[in-house]
Amino acid sequence: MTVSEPTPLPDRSAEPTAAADLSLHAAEERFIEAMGLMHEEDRLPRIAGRLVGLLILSPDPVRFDHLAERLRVSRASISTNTRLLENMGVIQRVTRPGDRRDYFQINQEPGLLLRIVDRFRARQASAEEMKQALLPEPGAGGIVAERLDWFIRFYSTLADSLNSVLAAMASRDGNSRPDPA
Amino acid sequence: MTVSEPTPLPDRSAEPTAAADLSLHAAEERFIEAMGLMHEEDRLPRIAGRLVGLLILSPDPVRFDHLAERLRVSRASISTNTRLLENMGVIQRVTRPGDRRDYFQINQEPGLLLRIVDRFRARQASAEEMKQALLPEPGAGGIVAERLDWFIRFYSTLADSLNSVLAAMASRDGNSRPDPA
DNA sequence: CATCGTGTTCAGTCTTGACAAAACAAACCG
DNA sequence: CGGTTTGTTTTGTCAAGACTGAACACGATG
Repeated sequence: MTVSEPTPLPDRSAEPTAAADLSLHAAEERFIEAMGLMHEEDRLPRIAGRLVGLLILSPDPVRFDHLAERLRVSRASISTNTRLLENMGVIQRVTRPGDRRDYFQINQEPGLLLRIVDRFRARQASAEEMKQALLPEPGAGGIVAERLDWFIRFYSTLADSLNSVLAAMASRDGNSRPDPA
Repeated sequence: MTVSEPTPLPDRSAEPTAAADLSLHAAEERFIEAMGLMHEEDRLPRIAGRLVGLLILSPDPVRFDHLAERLRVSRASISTNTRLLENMGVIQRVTRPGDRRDYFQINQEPGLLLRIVDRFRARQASAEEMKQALLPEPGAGGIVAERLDWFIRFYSTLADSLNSVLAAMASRDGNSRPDPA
């Protein structure tokens, strides 16, 4: 219960100046909304994206009902979307002994990014299947085959490099998450 | 006018066996539908994706009305979506002297891919803005700053490598498009 | 000029999915 | 037991946008 109750903000106490705090608040708002938009592009509900944004900016786990207040959406939406993100491994639900309420924090997200890799791999695979079906053709090696090759090469290279970026970053900050995946 | 008129298929004449042709046809169908789904993920109309798929598989430019027949959608949809793709630089409208009709062919697509790069850059930028706003804070260097750094680094690295892939592939097959972009 | 061929635009339908309010479930508390 | 707190599920509403048929524009052609 020591956590901020009345303030709608994640209450970083001991703020330097009121002005700085205000602009910070505005920036947070923008960031959160931007995250909402981004995730909408990735076919996730906007609220889920805002949730991610808010949790990125929150050093400590945030209470369920604070999420609803802060984002000004219904508890129903929070419930739905937190569970969605939880299942995707993007956020984590944490509880505290002697506290019935649920808190949420962000996972050092591999979840969202692995999704992207999967999409790329799927595209590569789809083109590869087509290429295979094309093979028995006599005039293979035609422009169609070339295009498919291009497509395949592009997406496989892309997925590979994405993977290696992920790996590099994981090894760099090492071990923050045990990550049961 | 030498191009296939009556057949709904892109009529690669001199097919090896009827069986092979059939499975090829099925594979094409699957590929086209898959492209439809993929592009839907990227917030483009499904028909636009199918269009891309069909044009990838078509060695020669395809007539406007053949597109409608083959995909079994209205001519209105073809009109809308071809123009959309044309504006994005994904396909190209070609005409022939003495022929009133419009034909379409795929561009060795940088268009679609540049879109992805842009999205990544936007995400990076958004996190950078947030990081800036965070700077005047006393307790900067906290976990929030770390997360933002991670985010920034990830997307910038990703966009960079994507760009270099694009460049590599462009130089490899060299010069297929003058590309006024 | 009437008509046809070709592509575009407009107006309406239909689907999809996000979101919220309310009913619900379950754990706790008196 | 009632009543409260906390989160979930269900049900309905609403908006966005894809797609279509029909009207339209406009050049070609007899």
